[in-house]
Amino acid sequence: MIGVAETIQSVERAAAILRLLASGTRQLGVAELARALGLPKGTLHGILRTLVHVGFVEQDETTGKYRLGATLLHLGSSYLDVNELRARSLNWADGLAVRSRESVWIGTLHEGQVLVIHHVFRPDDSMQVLQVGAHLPAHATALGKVLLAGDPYGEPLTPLAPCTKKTIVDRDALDRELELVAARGWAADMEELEEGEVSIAAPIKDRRGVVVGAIGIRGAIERLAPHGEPGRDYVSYVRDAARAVSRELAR
Amino acid sequence: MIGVAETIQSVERAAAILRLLASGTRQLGVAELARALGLPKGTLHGILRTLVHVGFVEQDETTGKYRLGATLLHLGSSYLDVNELRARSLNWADGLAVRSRESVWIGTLHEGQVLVIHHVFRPDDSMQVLQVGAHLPAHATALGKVLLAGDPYGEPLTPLAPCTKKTIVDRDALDRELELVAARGWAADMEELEEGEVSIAAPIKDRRGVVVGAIGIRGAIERLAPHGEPGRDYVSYVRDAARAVSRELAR
DNA sequence: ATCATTGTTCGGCAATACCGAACGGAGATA
DNA sequence: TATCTCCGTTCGGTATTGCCGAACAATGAT
Repeated sequence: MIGVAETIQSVERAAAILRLLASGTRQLGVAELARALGLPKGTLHGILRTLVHVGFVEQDETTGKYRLGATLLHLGSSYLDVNELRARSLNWADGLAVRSRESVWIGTLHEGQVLVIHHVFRPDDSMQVLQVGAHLPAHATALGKVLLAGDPYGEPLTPLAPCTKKTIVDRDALDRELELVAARGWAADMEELEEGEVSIAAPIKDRRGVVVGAIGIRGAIERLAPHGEPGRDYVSYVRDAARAVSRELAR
Repeated sequence: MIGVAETIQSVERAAAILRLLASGTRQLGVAELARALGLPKGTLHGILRTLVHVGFVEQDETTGKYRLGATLLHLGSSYLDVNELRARSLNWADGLAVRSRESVWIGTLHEGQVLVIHHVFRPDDSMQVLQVGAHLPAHATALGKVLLAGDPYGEPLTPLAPCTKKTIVDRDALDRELELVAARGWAADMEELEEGEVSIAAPIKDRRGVVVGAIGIRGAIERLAPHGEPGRDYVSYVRDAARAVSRELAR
């Protein structure tokens, strides 16, 4: 290996296995993993045995194939407990949900995508699927635009995938959008992720003014943007909540 | 090392670090971890560097201490996608929530505790905290009793912690309770976890009849058990849902 | 019945990652 | 302000560690 920094081989390989297992819904066998990573079967088996032993991976008793283990779910939810941003924003998120009567989302930038770290359901209807831990495309959501606009490093975005007809797929157009977002302090996505759905978001900043997260709402276009653009009251609800959380973080 | 089975040292150590970081809300430093695990600082640093590199751990920029990383949240939620039990039970859980008008929980036994893998909020009020990924004490919940009663291996339960005055803390009393649960096919917890809260649960079995999970509801005692014992209709709602999911799993 | 898979085992070799001491900086104490 | 302690980090020698490739048994498809 050249350059970078000395890291432990087996741990890195173990992480690669976990990522691979997480990427698809399917269970994977030793041979499949070996081919994907270009490593001998025996080597992989050793790492897998260890991962099973610590509970990060489970093995299907009948087929012998491997899948992710329950311990990871535990670790993942522990991450949420540790996450300061989430802890400080829980109350404000509920308030925003009540005021706006829409579902509320809080996210962070992670590997170029939006990682959802909190999700308050819409007050009325249930029947909503839990989205915490999910990855959303950054360029097609208000949360993502806010995060990208506040990201000091350039965006190493993979090609902008079109989610709907209105998704911004041109990089220059996205750059202009991001400048607008940075200038006015909030972002919207107008049916760019899902037909008929609109989202509005504003940045959460730490004491140094760095954008560390975003909070926003999401709902039907008829309610959130009846006249073709986001309703003024919704925007101020969101911005107020974002400022409140930012203040909370500064303490 | 004697006996057991050959596992990879560094991966096992990495897992131990993650468990330690997950156990408390606090961030831990290299020295603290080194003391806790009885390993040289240098060794731990190498593993930590690798864990940071793969995103399993993050380092506080100011203090230099370590905390869990966002990638774990992603892996944890991927586990939910892979989990067949969860996938098959989603729809039935919603139905149960609507019929009972209470919050619905689905869990599995993991390291002697109940791991919550799904949680449907109560239809009316929101303001409920997300509980997926949380660990619940097995002896003080209906879900846990069902799982323990169906567990072929004995329960290596740590001392039965009292959560409320009504929590079963005597092991013999628990054993009798578990036999009752196994015999009649459902379990209840009467304010044993939380004052004023009652839960009812039934087992989910795979095609071989092995208990692989449990589904149940939880709510105020005035609604679920107005006469001092669980209402008959609630019990049948829960048992019906459990049977439905079990059938779904058998396909 | 044959063949091509699968997951698993094992032993030898050498590359690997562990270790312990030393370094520089931050905080607390006096 | 000077001292001292504790922090996270670096580094290089050493032998322990874990990687590898071939052989194995069991499974499923042809």
